[in-house]
Amino acid sequence: MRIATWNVNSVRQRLGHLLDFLKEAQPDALCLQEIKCVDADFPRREIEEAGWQVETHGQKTFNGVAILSRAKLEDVRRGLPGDDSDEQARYLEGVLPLGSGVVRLASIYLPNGNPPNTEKYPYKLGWMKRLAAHTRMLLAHEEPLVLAGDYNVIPEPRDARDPAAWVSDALFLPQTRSAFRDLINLGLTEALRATTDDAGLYTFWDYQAGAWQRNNGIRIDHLLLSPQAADRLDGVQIAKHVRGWDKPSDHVPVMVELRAA
DNA sequence: ATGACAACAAAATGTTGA
Repeated sequence: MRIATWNVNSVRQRLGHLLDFLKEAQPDALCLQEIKCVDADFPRREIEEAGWQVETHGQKTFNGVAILSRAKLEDVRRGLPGDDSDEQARYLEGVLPLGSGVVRLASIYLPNGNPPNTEKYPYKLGWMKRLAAHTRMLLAHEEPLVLAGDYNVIPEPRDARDPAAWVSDALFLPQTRSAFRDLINLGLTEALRATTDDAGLYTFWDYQAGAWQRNNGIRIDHLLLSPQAADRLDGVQIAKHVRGWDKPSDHVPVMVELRAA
């Protein structure tokens, strides 16, 4: 089973790329972030005609997540629990068949948190705490679980071309990295780091200053696996070439392959 | 400290992102 995640930076702007990527990669499920539209404006028909089912958790203008899947997504949860006053659409979860069992899958758009001296940063850290609390509950099911998305976290210096440029940034501050480790330490496996120690593997290149041309990237899109999912891990791919397409998203898709057995 | 791009809402610039 192939599960992918991609921050598309507006699904309506990226519909052509999205259909091209689905056709090329043939994922069983694709988690989307930053769809930047309400549910009613999601280009559902075009995607369904291509053979994928659609669940959305949208929001006007900003944020918004979705899950596209070959099989119907069951037991759908919209929104991250733990704060009823949080109106930002950043979390969507559901269950898909995997072999004779199931996999639980979440599409995550973790807050950016910049600038750190504003209320945006405590919101990010609070959101990470809520994600950890919810994850602890999900892990108790002892089933395959994949938390996929744009975490807005650079885990380590090797995950940035120029780590010094990020030391005061909400994506790389010690507290951010510590909260990310706290999440991993619940018992999750970061898929890419389970397969390679290589530096220079990025998932985001800024639109500005020729970041793509200079390969000035960062790795902030991650798939975190429960033990039962990690046991099935068969490979991880970053679809780097997608950043070279015409009018691309600033993020590229990341995919994991899970054995069904 | 700032923001060269890009997207959005809107009608000119301002906000947000990473």
